[in-house]
Formats: sequence, C-alpha cells, structure tokens
Amino acid sequence: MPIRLFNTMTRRKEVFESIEPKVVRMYVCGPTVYDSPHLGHGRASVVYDILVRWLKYRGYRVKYVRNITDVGHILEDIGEDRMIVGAKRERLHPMEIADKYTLEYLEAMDKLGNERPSIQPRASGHIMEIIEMVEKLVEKGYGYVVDGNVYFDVSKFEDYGKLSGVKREELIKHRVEPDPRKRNPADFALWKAAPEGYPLRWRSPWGYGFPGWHIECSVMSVKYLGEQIDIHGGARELVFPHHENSLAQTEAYTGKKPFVRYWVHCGLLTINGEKMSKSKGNVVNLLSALEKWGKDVLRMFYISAHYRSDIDFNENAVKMAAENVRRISDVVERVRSMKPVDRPLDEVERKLLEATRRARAEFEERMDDDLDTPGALAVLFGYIREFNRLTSGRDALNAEVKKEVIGFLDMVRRVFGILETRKTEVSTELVEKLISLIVEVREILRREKRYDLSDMIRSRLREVGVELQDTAEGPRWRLLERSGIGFLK
RNA sequence: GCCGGGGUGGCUGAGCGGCGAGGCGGCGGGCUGCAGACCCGUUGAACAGGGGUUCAAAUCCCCUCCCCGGCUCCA
Repeated sequence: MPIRLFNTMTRRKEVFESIEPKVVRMYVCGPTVYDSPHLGHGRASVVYDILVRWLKYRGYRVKYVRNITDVGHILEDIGEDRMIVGAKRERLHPMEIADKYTLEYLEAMDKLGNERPSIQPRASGHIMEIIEMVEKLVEKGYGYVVDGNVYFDVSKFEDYGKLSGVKREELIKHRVEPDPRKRNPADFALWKAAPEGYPLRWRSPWGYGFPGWHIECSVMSVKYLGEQIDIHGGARELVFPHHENSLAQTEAYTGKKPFVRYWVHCGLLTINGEKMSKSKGNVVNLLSALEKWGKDVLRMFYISAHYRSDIDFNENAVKMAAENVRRISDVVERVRSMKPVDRPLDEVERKLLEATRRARAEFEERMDDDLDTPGALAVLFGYIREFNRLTSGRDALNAEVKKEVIGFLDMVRRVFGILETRKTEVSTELVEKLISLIVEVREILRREKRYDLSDMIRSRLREVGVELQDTAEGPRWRLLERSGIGFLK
C-alpha cells in the first residue's frame, strides 16, 4: 500500500513517490526565535514528527531538516525586525534573544517527545550562502538592487502564484503601503539594507543589511537537501507569502522544477475557539502546557484531529485526550501483565490473533491515507474493545499471540510517540518494592475482609500519587503523573 | 474585494457515491466486598439551507447563509 499525501500544489491527495527510492528529503519551517514556543509550534512539530515516524516505519530513510530562523522577518508596519523588537523588549542583544528562545524551543521539542531532525540549521550561520544566492538571482535577472535593498522581481517568474493560487494582478491591492522603490508591489525583499547602528546586520555587496524573509529556507533547503526535495512542510498560514516566495526564488535560482514534490501544510490551532495572539493574551506557552498536561496528553490532543484540520485547544479537548491516553495505557499494561504460555492456541486466542493482524493492517491503511490519525485511532480503540472483551478474566496468553499484540501496540506507541517507557523521578527500584510490599499486605487484609483498612490504604496511596486497581487478575498499581496517566505496574 | 479551507448526533471527530467510524458524555445492565477499570445493551429521525445529477448523495454539480485562514508579522 503506497502512502498518499495531500499536496497543496495540486490540492489533491497524491501517491507519494520519493525522488530517490527509499529516501525522503524533507524540509519543515521551524520557528522564528524571538519569543517562547507555544501550542501552535507544538502542533506543527508533532504533525511532521509523526510524518517522519510513519515514513520510517514504512521503510524510508528520512533526511529531515527543520530550520531555526534567527535573523530577518521585517515587521512592515513598524519597519523593524522581529528579533530587534524582542531584543528591545527584553533589553538584550538580538542574538541573546535568539539564543534564549532557540534553547527554549529545543527543550520543548525534546520534552514533547519529538525525534530530533537530522539537521536544525540556523539562518545566522548561512549569511554567506544567502548572499551568494541573492547575487546569483540578481545575475540571472530575477533580482534588482535599489539603495542597498535587493528585491525579487515577481514579473520575471512566470509561475508566480502557482502554489497559493494568488494572482499577480490581485497583489496590486495591499494592506500595507509597499516600498515605493519596488518595481511591482508584489516584489519581495531578498536582502534589506540596515542603517548605521542597527544591531543585527552583515556586510554584503550591497552594503550592510540583513536577509529578507524566505531566503533562508531556500538556502538551507538547497544546501542540506539538494535543489529538489520530496516534502516541504509548515503551517497553512505559510503558504502565502512564505512558501510561494521560497518556491519562486529557489526555482529561479536552480532553474529546476519542481523545487518541492509535495507541499504538506498543517492546520492552525485556536484557543477556546479564538485565534491565538498576543493582543488577546491567550497564547499558551508550550513548556507550561507540557508541565501541566504531560507530553502524552498533548500529543494525543494533536493527533486526535487530522493534521490538515484546524484544532481547538480547550479544557474538554484535553480531558478527552487524557482519557484516550489512559485507555491505551491500560491495555498496554493489561497485556504486559499476562503470563506468556507455550501451548496451542485456543479459540479465543485464534480470534485475538486475527483481530490483532486485522487491526494492524487497518491502522496502516489509515495512516497511509494522508496520515489519517483520527481514523487510525478509531481502529485502535475498536481493537482495544475487542481485546478487552476477548481476554476478560484471563491472566495468561499464548506466547506468540502475546508477542503479536505487544508488537502492534509497540508500533502504535512508536509511531505516535506516546507512552514511551521511562522512569519517573520517583519511580526507583526501592519505591517499587515498597509499594509492592504494601499491596501484598493489603491483599492479606482483603482476604480477611478487613475492608476498612484495605480501603484506607488504597485511598491514601492515591493521595501520594499511586493508583491501585483491584482487577479479576489481581491488584495493579501505577504512579500517577501530572496528567493522571502512567503505567500500571 | 480576491484566494483557500470548512459547516456531520449533547461535545469531539472520521467518512468524500451504496450496510449510522471511533472517543467523551447520558441511560440501563453485567462483573466487583466497595471503588476504579472493563464488558454488553441503549438512546440518539446526525450530516448548515435550498435546488439539481443518479437506481442510490453527508459524499458529485449549482445557488444561498454562516465560520476560519491568507492577501507581505505568525507554527
């Protein structure tokens, strides 16, 4: 079964074929590091992380580049660079701002459980190459120089607008008064002149200045992945102008088409139905959210909607995500705790084996179909119900069947990046032994019907963060994390 | 105004031509010392509105209404 992806360029799902067999070159637009990462960054990062995980599961080697933009980005209305604005706000040098928020971003990425990209290049380290690309564009007649600024001449690139559907003639209308030195209002900056005393500028053939937005992605994409790549990702809001412009300048530069075979854009995130914005004061810091909910719940929240849909973050959505994580966690524990036995399969085990294989195939089918994570989850939950029904009351399972079930669940955990085994800071060997001892003693009490004491133990354990369940197969416990989700022991 | 994406049961969220995905919740039952978890059943006349195509439409076409994003700040 081939993987299919929705390509923004054609607005259709297309069968995915990489340029080089079994190798995927993928570039994703990372953050501009002028402020703390928020839930939207988290969403985008998880979407492409899961895409990478899925491609790997399907046997591809993935070269995954995600940039850090630590220069550029002019705010047209106030005529300043976002990095500079951040620097003024915090009374720091722009590069201190970039450094601080780069580290915060990377920390959040790790805590979210994202696999690290192959390369995370920073724009500031590629000024030379940026200048070279701009020079070449001027040489080829796509760029023109005015007063130390270099603009891309949109009229020279006949394909302009092919990605976003924006019509060149429409771009004459504009919200912000364009620089009158541009030949055409739609022309965009490749290089911007910076005045004396501007804290973030580099020497160039056109004088001191800094790169235009868009150009760093073209440069780093070409440098690390080549002139033509398989996948370029980013949030939908980047389609225009960012990706339209990246595409134009890259294809103009290389003379090769297409620059990108599959443009894959994800939807946006709202908070309680509202767009997240500083002016509304509803920006949710990603590290705080991780602290509060834990990575599994956040990832579950992200994947419970299709990546191209917009997604709303609210209390109810998080509650449901936590419930879903718990449900998966429970079944993982349930099967782990079952004794593997070496004997022929009985009727139930045959059914379970078949159900497991079917679920795996259906899960794969959904994921292959444009990364339909909600559909894949539906398959998983249907399977969990069946598993619970079939195995109710059992504490042993044919070893091969158990292996098959665990294999499937491991695949789900690996692809979604959830419920990865890890020691919590309190879960030492000693703690585990002590809890087991308490549980054992409580079992004796229960046998003697001393329920007052056994119930007290259970509720007191819960107070200190240990959840205890009496099941048909015996007592089980788990450490509760902040999200209320953990592994049963 | 232009470009794009949407409107599905109490909430969430797939489906994109043909038996009412799944999750959360509600109700009834089973299991259990109790709790939790789990299971079974169930409720829901679900597809923004109106036309049309078709043997058959949530799914395709047309019109209308509403929401969201982009139109040189944004993951």
